[in-house]
Amino acid sequence: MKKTLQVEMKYANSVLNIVLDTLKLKKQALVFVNSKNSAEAEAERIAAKVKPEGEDALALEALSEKVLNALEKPTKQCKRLALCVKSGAAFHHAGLHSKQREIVEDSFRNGTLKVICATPTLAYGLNLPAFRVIVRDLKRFAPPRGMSPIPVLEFLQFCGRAGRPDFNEDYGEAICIAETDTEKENIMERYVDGEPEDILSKLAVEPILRTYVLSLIAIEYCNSEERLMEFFGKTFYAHQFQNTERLEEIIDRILGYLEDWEFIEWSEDGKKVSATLLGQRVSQLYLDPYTANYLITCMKRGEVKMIRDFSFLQMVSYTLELRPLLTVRASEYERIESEMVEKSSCILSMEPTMYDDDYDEYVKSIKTALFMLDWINEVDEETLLEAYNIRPGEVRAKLDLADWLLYSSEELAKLAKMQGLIKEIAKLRVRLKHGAKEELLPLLKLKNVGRVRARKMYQNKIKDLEDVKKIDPGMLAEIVGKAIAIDIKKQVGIELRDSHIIVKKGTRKGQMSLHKYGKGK
DNA sequence: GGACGGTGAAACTTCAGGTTGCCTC
DNA sequence: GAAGTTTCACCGTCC
Repeated sequence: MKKTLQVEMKYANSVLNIVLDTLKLKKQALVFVNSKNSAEAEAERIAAKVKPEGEDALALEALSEKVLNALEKPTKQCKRLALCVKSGAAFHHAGLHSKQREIVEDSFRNGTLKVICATPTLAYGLNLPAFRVIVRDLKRFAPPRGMSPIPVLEFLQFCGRAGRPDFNEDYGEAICIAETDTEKENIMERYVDGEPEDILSKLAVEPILRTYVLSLIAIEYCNSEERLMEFFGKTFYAHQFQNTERLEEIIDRILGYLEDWEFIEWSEDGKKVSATLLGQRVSQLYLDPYTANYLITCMKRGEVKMIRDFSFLQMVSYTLELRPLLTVRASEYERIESEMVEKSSCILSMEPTMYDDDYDEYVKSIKTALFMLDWINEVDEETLLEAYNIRPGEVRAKLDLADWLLYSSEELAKLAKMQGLIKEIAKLRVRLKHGAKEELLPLLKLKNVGRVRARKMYQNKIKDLEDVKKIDPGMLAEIVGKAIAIDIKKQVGIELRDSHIIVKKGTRKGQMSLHKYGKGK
């Protein structure tokens, strides 16, 4: 249903006017934009024009405080979000730390926050409806063509957030922004009255096909090329494109690769195919066989090269799985390149020539690995954001991917009997998970101890589990807090009760000192 | 005369997002 | 290609 809506045009910014109108109606709004920066900037523009009062203001003040201190140390992004939240607006995108994302979502659901400016993250897999949905951007940067219109399906996904049936509201509004009459007509034609795109099969994309071909062989569902073709002939891809010739060609080529990489082997008569032990593991790990082979090749080089933490970090950074990589600015290109030269003796991947298409990606992989190296040397999120322009949420996403690839590398190293590397990778994974230096590894084995508490303990001369056993419970409580102290002691086999540690008011104002009262069994 | 702050134009950057594994000293 | 951010020159104000 199309409807005419009158909104007071107080400012030149249409989004702002519509949002203010929504607030006047005591309703909530979602604003969809095409980039993280835009989401932040739009939320700031709105926040600047809204002044909450009374109870609302108090609740938002508290919320702002919570958002600000969600991380170890507030980043520039945290401060920006906290400032917006004070006015009842927020931004939401994949660069937000998961804790903050959750806070924003929950606060919008319970009505504390009135406006969220978001990238498409919010439209998918998240039930967060609002009275009004404002779709500000209908174009998005998509290389190599530049700005291009978003799919109709995505537009519908946005609009689907309008109206809150769960709250017994049977009405909602979705609004697009057009600057001219022509633009308005185009939007009506393409998005409002238009048909959504057909759904296309992605099966013919090689990395996906490679993975499926190997897995069908590994689980012994297919043991010949005929069986494979029979299987793929029944897929949506074959149904959609009618002829399977192209598919047959690709499968043939893939079987060739898989054999070269020693993931499959043929029977003597060349009719039956089966997965090797290595191939089975690759399939279980859900690895793209291409990546698996790349990792193995790199690690073999590791037997003759110098091994550093950087070696493995760069190895996983240069996989397809980790893309898109951190971008290298013109002003920092030289610096990254010189780091690359300096570290070349410990880099396991093959450096492309400067004229290779992939050279830029390679330089980016160096920067990405440098960021991870900083992380495991306890650089905080604020500094990472400044130095690498990577947001806390993106940090987590990259680290999770790197961990998965390192785990896979470790498993492949086991099968390939590369003993020397296994331990190094395992250590690196723990450091990557916590963002901690090697000296903290013994303490990180404890539950509820991450980089922050481990570092605090280390500074207080508690360096391993023996020290944890020996340390006076009161002292430990002073470092990590009472509850955690009891928990940690329990983990090293010492049972303490709450009454064993008493809190005594210190002499200095605002300071508490804890004293041991008695020792556990 | 110098420190400081506000302003605006030009130069420079950057551009959505998600799934996969597991027991381990 | 467009929006957002950073940089820098310029100007006025205050001490």
